[in-house]
Amino acid sequence: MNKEQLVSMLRKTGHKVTPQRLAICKEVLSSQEHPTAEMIFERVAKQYPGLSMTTVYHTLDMLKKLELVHELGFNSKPSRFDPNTSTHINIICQKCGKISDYQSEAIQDYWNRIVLEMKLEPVGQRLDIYVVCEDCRN
Amino acid sequence: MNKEQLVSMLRKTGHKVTPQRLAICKEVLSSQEHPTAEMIFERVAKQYPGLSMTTVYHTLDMLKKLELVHELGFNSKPSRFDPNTSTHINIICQKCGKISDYQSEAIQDYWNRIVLEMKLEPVGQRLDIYVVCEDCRN
DNA sequence: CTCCGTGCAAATGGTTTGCATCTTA
DNA sequence: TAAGATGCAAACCATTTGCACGGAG
Repeated sequence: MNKEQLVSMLRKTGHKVTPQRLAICKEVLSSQEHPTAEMIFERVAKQYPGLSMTTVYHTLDMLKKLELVHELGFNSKPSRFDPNTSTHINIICQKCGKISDYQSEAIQDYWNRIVLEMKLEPVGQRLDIYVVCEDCRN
Repeated sequence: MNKEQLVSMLRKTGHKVTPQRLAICKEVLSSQEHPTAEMIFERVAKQYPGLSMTTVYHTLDMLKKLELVHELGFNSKPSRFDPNTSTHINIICQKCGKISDYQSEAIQDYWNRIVLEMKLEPVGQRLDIYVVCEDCRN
């Protein structure tokens, strides 16, 4: 999603376009590594020194409601935010916390069959696989 | 797992057998509804009025290390504890929070193929499907 | 000019930790 | 009697909320 699309999406859904909001959205929506709220704050605060965590949380809530990001909650660890809202697997290292996405047609296919077998109407899903990543094994 | 198996498991792994510990383990290991720490506390406290949350948390940590329960963390909601540590899907109602397990050979089979395709050595997994349950639809 | 967004400060709430006492083995 | 478990109180910390000010439309 580019800047114009984002701005029109915000306007269409009745949200004002502020510099902080734009910067936070841009940061999250272009992220690959499933950042925490804190990480987003630190990066955006470089451009906007007055930024507060409150605004980061508010913006993330907005993006969640717009279904543009998913929040992954953990046990006593900060949440991670993921702009990839399609069905995919989160590969999560138990040691360092690194998260990467895994996606393939075969997985989509298998997962669709699982859901079909269950005769449910899912409103969402979360698929985690916990590993010890290569860096952490060495 | 019956009481004798539990006791011998505790002894074998160097843990003392106390009344509170036994009661908490029994409560969690026999649970079906993925209770919170608070729910476990309330139930066991009926038998052991002096019980503290500290002991509940300590015991749950022990059961996690023994791989007898899994903890499901959520966004700003208390964790839920699951004595079913085999590969299964958690069906989670977004409205009321009810969680039930879903398990079938077909799912096991599909999931094994997914993991095989990924060429990973998982140390665990978490499969959630979010729904609005029948009760909440009415 | 009005409404919403921002940011400060304070509150929240589940979970963890320090420490003294008690219990198991 | 030694090692570990319990429970109280306090700490922790990510997140949420109340409120006054400021900026967008």
